[in-house]
Amino acid sequence: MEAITDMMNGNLKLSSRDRAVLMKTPFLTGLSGSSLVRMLSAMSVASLPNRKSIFREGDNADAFYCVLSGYVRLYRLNREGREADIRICAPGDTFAECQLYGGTKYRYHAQTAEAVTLAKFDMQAVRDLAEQEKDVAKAVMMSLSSHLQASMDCIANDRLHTAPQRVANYILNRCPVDGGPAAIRLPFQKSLLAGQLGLAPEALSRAFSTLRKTGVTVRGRVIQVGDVGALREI
Amino acid sequence: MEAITDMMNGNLKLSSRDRAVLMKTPFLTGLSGSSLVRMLSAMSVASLPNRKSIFREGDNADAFYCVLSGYVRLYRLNREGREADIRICAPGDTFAECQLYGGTKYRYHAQTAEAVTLAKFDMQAVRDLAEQEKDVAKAVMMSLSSHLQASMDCIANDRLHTAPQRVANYILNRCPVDGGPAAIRLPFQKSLLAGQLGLAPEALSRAFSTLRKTGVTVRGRVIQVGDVGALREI
DNA sequence: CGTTTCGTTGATGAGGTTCAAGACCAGTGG
DNA sequence: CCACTGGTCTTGAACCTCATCAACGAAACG
Repeated sequence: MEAITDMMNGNLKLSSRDRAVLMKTPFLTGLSGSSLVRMLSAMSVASLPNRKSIFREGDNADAFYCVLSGYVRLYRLNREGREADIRICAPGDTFAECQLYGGTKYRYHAQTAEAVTLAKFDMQAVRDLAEQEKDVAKAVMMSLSSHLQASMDCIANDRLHTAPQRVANYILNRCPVDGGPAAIRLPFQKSLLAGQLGLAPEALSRAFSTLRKTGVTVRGRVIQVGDVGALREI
Repeated sequence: MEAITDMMNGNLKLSSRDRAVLMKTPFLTGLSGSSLVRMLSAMSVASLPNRKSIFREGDNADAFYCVLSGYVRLYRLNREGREADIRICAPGDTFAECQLYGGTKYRYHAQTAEAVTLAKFDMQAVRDLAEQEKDVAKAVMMSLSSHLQASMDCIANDRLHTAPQRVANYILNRCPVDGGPAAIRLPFQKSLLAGQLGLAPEALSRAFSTLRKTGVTVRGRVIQVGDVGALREI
C-alpha cells in the first residue's frame, strides 16, 4: 500500500481527485496489492485539452485508457465524413480494452469532449499481466462484460425507442427511483448527449420540448422532472 | 483426446457435424486438453424446434450457449410488444457468455429461428473454471472482445448507414474481396436478415430493389453481384 | 391441391436529418 | 455600462428515410 501511494504521488503525479477516481474504477477495484502495483507500473497519466484526438481508426492499438476526469467520445466516420458516436466515456470508464484480445488496430476514433485527464495502460504489458494474474483477467472480463451489455442495451434502445423515449430513459437512469419530483444536472453539453443517444442536436432539443407536457423542464444543464412515475409511462 | 471423443460420442450424443462445429468454436479452440475435458463436462447438448424460446429476459442466468446448427435470435421487447433483434447467432457463435461476469439475470430474450442444436454450458461451473484455468479465462476474454467489437460495429452501422448501405455492407462482408462478379447464398430467411440489420422486412426488400441498379440481383436466397467494386462505392 | 407462410409492392404517415435563422449567454474590450 | 463576439441551444421549414398497413403473388408444406 505504501508503494502504491508513493507511486501515484511520485512519477505519476496524480491529483487526489484523479487518484480517487482511478482506484474506484471497476478495472482496479478487486485487484490484489501486487497486481495493482504491476498494473500501475504499466500505466501513465496524461492531460489533454478539449477536442483533441486520442487515437484514430486504423492506428496501431498499443494502449487502452481509463478516463479520470472529463469526457471522451468514441465515434466513427462514414465516407462523406459524417460522424456517429459509439460511446461516451465518463470519469471511471475504461475504453479500448476490447483491443487486448480483439485485433491489433483501433476500430474507431477517440477524441476528448472536454479537458481530460487519462490513465494510459500499455496494452502488451496488461496482456502479459492478464495471462499471469487471475484477478487481472477477471477485471478484464468484468469490464468487457459490462461494456458488451451496455452496447447491446444501446442497440435495443436505438431500435425500439423514439427520441423522447430515449431521453426519458436517460433521465430515469440517473434519477432517484421513487415516483415523486426530481432534478438532475447534465454532466456535459447537450450536443454530447445528443450524440450519445444517436440523435442530432436539434432532435434532442425537440425531444425535450415534447417532454414538457410530461412535466419535464430544462434550463441550461438542469433538468427538473415533475413526476418520475409519469415519465416512466413514456 | 481419447477421453474427449468418448465423451462426445457417449453421454453427449453429438452428431459428427455438430462436433466439428463445436471444436472450431473460438471458445474451445486453444484450450488445453484438461481444460477442454472440464469444459465439456460442464456442457450438455439440446435440440430445439423452430420458434422455441431458449430463455427470457429476467430469467435467472444459469447457463450460456453455443450454437451448433441453426440460428438463434437475441431480441428485446418494448412496452407495446414490438420486438427488436439485438444479434443473430450462427453456428459456432456463443451467446449470453456476458452473464458470466455481468449480472445474474438475462437482459434479453433468446429464441430459435430454425431447428437448432445447442451446447449449453453451466454458468457457475465455467465461472469456477475460468478462475482456475488461464486458457479458459483467455477464451472468455477473446469471445467477449469480439462480441463487443461486433456490437460497436452494429451501433455505428445503424447510425451511419441507410438501408441499402447496410445491405451492401452485409453482402461485401461475405464476398470474395476482389473486384469482379460474385454470388452468395443467404444462410437464412430474409426476415431474419432484416432483423439483423435493424430493418422491417419490407425495407430489406426495397433495399434489394434499390441495389438492382448497382448490379445486385436476388432470386430466392441467392444474391448475385455484378461488380463487387461498384457495390463498395455505395 | 389447398393452406400457410414468406416476400414484394404500393400508399401513407411518423420520426429525424438537414439547412437556415434567430435566441440566449458568457466573456471581452471599448 | 454597453456593444460586440463566439459558442450553444432552439425553432421553423423542407426533405428523406423508413415503419406501418393492406393487398397480392410466390413458395413451401402438409
